[in-house]
Amino acid sequence: MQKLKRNFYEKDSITLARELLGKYIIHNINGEELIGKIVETEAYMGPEDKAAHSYNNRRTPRTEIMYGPAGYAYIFRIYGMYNCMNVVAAHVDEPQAVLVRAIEPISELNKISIRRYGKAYDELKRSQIISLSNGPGKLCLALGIDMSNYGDDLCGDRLYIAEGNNDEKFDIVTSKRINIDYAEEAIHYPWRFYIKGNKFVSKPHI
DNA sequence: GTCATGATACAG
DNA sequence: TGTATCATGACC
Repeated sequence: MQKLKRNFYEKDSITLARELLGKYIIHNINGEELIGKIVETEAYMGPEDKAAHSYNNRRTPRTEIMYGPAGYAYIFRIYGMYNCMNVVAAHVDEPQAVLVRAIEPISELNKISIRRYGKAYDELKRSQIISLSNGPGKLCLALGIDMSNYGDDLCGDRLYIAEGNNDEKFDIVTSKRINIDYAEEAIHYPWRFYIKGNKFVSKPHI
């Protein structure tokens, strides 16, 4: 599978968010190669975007990675319990990122199932299969992504993104972003994207 | 639908 | 020292 090169990430986060749909996230951990297809993303445009952690050029240890070059993993902890994975976009000193909101499990389904539920994939109910990775916190649990992945080079060999199946065609749905009620005028920006009809999308009706 | 959970950031 | 958050699971 063809790993995406640095220049793929060197664009604004809105464009990158659309182009990441259908791509594969691969995480090599403890000899397991866990793979998921990206089916839902959100763009965070940085200093001018009130929903972004880097709004007004806020620069802290948490946001620091977004100020570097594109193609690195920005992982943050949310509500004290869950991790979310973002892809750093744009260029140095342009702190933009794409939040990966949902994936479809592709490979090592049994390993993914055991990470989420502690039992085999073929023992799961239908509702549990969908819930494996239909949200930003869930997909990190499913693929074993945590704060130790903060700053991982997505052009590297541990946590990276590759071309998916380019024969698969899909329609892209656009909507408002999820759970950013604090973001004033930015609440309404149409910067969430997902693959139409994919059952792993977190909120398919918005 | 409601609610508890808790690391991080920030205001004061 | 208090308050809010790019979420989820367990409840009703």
